[in-house]
Amino acid sequence: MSVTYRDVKADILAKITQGELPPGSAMPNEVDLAVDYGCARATVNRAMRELADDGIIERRRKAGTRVRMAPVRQARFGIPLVRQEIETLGATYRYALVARAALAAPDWLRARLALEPKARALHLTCMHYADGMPYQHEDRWINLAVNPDAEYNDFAETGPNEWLVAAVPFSNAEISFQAVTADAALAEYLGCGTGEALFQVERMTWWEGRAVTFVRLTHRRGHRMTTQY
Amino acid sequence: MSVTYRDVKADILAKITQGELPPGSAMPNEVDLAVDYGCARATVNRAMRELADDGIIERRRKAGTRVRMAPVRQARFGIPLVRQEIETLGATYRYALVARAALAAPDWLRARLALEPKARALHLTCMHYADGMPYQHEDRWINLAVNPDAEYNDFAETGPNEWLVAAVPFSNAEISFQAVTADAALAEYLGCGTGEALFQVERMTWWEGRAVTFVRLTHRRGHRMTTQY
DNA sequence: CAGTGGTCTAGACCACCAT
DNA sequence: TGGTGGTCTAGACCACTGC
Repeated sequence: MSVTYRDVKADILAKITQGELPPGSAMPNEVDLAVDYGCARATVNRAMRELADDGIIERRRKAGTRVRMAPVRQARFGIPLVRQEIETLGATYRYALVARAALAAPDWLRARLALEPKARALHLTCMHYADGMPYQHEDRWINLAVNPDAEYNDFAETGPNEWLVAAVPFSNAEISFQAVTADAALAEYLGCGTGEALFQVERMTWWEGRAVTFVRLTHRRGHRMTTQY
Repeated sequence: MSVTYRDVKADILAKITQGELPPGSAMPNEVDLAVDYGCARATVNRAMRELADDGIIERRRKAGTRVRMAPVRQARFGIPLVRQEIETLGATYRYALVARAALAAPDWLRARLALEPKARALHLTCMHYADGMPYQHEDRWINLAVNPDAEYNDFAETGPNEWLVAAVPFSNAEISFQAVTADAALAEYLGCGTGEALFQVERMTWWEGRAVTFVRLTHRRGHRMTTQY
């Protein structure tokens, strides 16, 4: 069996975690490493490229490769559909449409999504339940200029997120997390007290430079978002 | 100029975003694509592999490659050091140690970090200020069995996070986000009202299977964590 | 079983950039 | 300007897995 890029990557990573290659230290060049490991340079290259992508090492032409002083700590989060999220918990998912209205986009939304004046938008309010208990409150705006079909969908059975995923092939997005205080309305929807701290996700989605949708997802009391890295 | 893997990746991605390759559709195999694009199979392979890593397409031996039905939505978050985070904002950073005590690890911590009975830990409480205003409250526990040197550091000038980054070469971690309600102590430290909603990050760090540290970072009122993807 | 992706190789050219 | 990483090529073998 020949030496794989996984072997090389694991070995180098071990040398780093065990302090044999301390932060800031320079590493041999690819040609030398290839000789050491008895493999092709391309194999070393792939191992090193992945370590660089992972933020463990830093590479620069001519300057060579060094172990990062402070590893770039980054984490990947999956952004699940609510339905999947709930069903993964082993709970039964239920969706409910609370309100639906097509109207002129309010000023704050126009500003936030860079919509043209007089843009029309579809405003939806929905609830997602896990085993009958409130799980997530969804407050969504859909840009009707980009998604005219949305106006002919009543969203009574299926949530707008699932519809959008199917309708918009691929898109860029900005996501942000914050803590908010439950106002009277949210407290009632989510079955908690007014003033409770709730975890909220906001997401803006774009398709070929044009705003598709803006959504504010407020989770039930005590919700946590977790990941490993 | 030859065809680069970036060219191939961009072209395929364009075909997907423009609906030419709709979700769920099968794509040609690598050999055919290489002929189409007039490049080597390895070039196509790298383009496709990156698209798969990005969650755009799905690849299986023998079954071939298809555009994902629902793109795997995932986001990468940078986990910055507080100092960097604040200085990036253009503000002046200040650190203050509030409390420091070496003691037997409390039961909940032993359970959470899987520490041995009678494990000792260093408990630190710190504050981080941006332009003199409270920015983040840090409540940290360091496992003295793994980091005995920590006991001889008074952490008066430098925060434990910066020390740990330098002392522990590399590590695995679990991170979680949630919203919490400010109790009297937090409210006072962060200069907000009792009962306010605050954004909190918890992180557990491991080195070679052993717990290194547990930290609870509570941000000032209104803090947002944002990323693009 | 046979088609597809996963990976390695040996060699080559080139862009970048520290010195 | 020379060393280093970035990438492409053409060919090869193999692991996986749907048929």
